[in-house]
Amino acid sequence: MRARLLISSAVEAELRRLGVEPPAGGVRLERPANPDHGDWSTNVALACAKAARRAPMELASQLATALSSTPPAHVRAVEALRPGFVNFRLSPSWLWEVLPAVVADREESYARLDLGRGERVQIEFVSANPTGPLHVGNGWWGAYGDSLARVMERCGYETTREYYVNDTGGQIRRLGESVLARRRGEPVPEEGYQGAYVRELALEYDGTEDATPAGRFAAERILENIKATLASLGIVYDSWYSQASIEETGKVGETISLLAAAGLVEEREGATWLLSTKLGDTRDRVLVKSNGDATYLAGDLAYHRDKFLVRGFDRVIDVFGADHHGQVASLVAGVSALGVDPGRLEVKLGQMVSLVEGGTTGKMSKRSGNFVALDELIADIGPDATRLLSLISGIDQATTLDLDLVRRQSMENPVYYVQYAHARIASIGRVATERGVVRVPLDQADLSTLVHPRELELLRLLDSLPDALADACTTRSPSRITSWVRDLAGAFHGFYHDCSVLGPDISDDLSQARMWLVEASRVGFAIGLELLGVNAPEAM
RNA sequence: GCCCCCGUAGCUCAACGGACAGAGCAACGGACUUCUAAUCCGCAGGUUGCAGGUUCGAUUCCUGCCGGGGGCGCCA
Repeated sequence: MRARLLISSAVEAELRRLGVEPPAGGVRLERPANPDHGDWSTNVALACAKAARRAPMELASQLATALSSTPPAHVRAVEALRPGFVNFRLSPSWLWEVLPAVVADREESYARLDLGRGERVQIEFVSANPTGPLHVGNGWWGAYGDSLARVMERCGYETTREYYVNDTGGQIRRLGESVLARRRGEPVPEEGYQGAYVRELALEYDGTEDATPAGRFAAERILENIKATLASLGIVYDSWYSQASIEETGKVGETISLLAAAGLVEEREGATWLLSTKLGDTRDRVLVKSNGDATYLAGDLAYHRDKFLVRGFDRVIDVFGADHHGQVASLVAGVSALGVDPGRLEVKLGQMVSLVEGGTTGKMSKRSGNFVALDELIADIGPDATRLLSLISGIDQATTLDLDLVRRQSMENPVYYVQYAHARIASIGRVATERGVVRVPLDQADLSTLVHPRELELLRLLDSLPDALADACTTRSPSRITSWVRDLAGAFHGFYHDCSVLGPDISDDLSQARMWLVEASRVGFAIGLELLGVNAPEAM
């Protein structure tokens, strides 16, 4: 990190000396994919050439020549290459500085950033209706929302995890009707819920024949199970927000009045409409039906008004399933009609998760009772595997999960690859203890013995964690962390294979340096796995 | 018809607008008297759906097609 800053400021200074204005964001260094291109590289010559009216390659050569004569710390060679890249070759010493930074800060402080500057952000996710168990897709997006919160917290945001509980309205009544029908021993109604859990709830319910209390009873029970399922994945909410608390108070009416005051409401055909077309929506939306009931949108707008204007969140991130895409435009329109900058609302749409089992694709539907419950998957493959699998691909990527493959706990499942690396670290520690080998203080260790490519690769990866984290945060992509952790695991396995830490042929100095490298790696896994919500086992 | 997401190796997926598109799995061939072989190494696998455009440079950005998924209720 520090070496890179030194280089980029040196490049910037040199650009100025050459009469070229550096880019606004400063000189950015990147790590070339091809190791032949050195340790760090910059494209400033290409980027500035046009504005400076210079030939890119010529500018790059001038930079390289000047920087070669007075190289920044750790820099061994500076080269200009082909279209206009400037490449820097460093001595391994820059990586030896990475190790103390990691082990001194430990998992508490290393790669802890302040991108958010304390901005208060609410992340609302899962929010599945309490009318049945969670399905696998809920778990997928749940892991996303929770890990995003972890990432943003580590980047200096103050986050709140919220679950919006749909504990009122038509679907609760339908749930109640289903329970009552089962209790009478009748088939559930056409629009009812068919799942086996309804039968169990019917056995427990001893209230009246009224659908609403029966539905509330069932929904409460189901919500308890949902909480337990999510908790088993390490997902714990700060707040469970009741839809009834919005809709059964005056909040919906107040919100509609505010919209009306803004001139965005119209009575038409006996219903009350939001003129969302004026705000970029494709059509107007009903707020109050002609029978006097408020629509879901009206409640949702009251809810978002509460988020922004009552509770005062600076930013709200809603994680919805892609099947809720249709409500986004009206939500955004409504929020901006309430006077909230719509840039403060981010809606992440989780693409669908489909399952393959025995070669056939299952269509998930709560009403038909035909879906794979998240609980079943967790019971099959465990919470860690469930979380890691769900965080491999981005939220925009529709995924296909082959249950047969995943159940085998085979190499199909990358969680074992990562956890095994961590278990090996713990194992080295145990053996060291057995043999009475004690780590000397870091400042007495000779880190310059770390020159093996495997060792340097580990250090490079540890150095890149803050970048990966920042990237994961700004793009709202926890899956970047998954990639990083898998890379670290690969690097560690290679190191483990080629570089004995405690072997008889290893000098004391090298052994000590490697023990510190192992410790730094442990810190890296601890941070990465914590962000993903995956356990780091001591043994496997 | 309109809106959103996607199309990359046999499969599942990566790749701040960067250099020769990478991993894992599956296939094939190797490596365990050693800190855990749930590992490592090698080999192979590609016209990044198609056609244009912008750019010094496009898997990435823009337009249009083709294909897949999801939406387009006075349901929630």
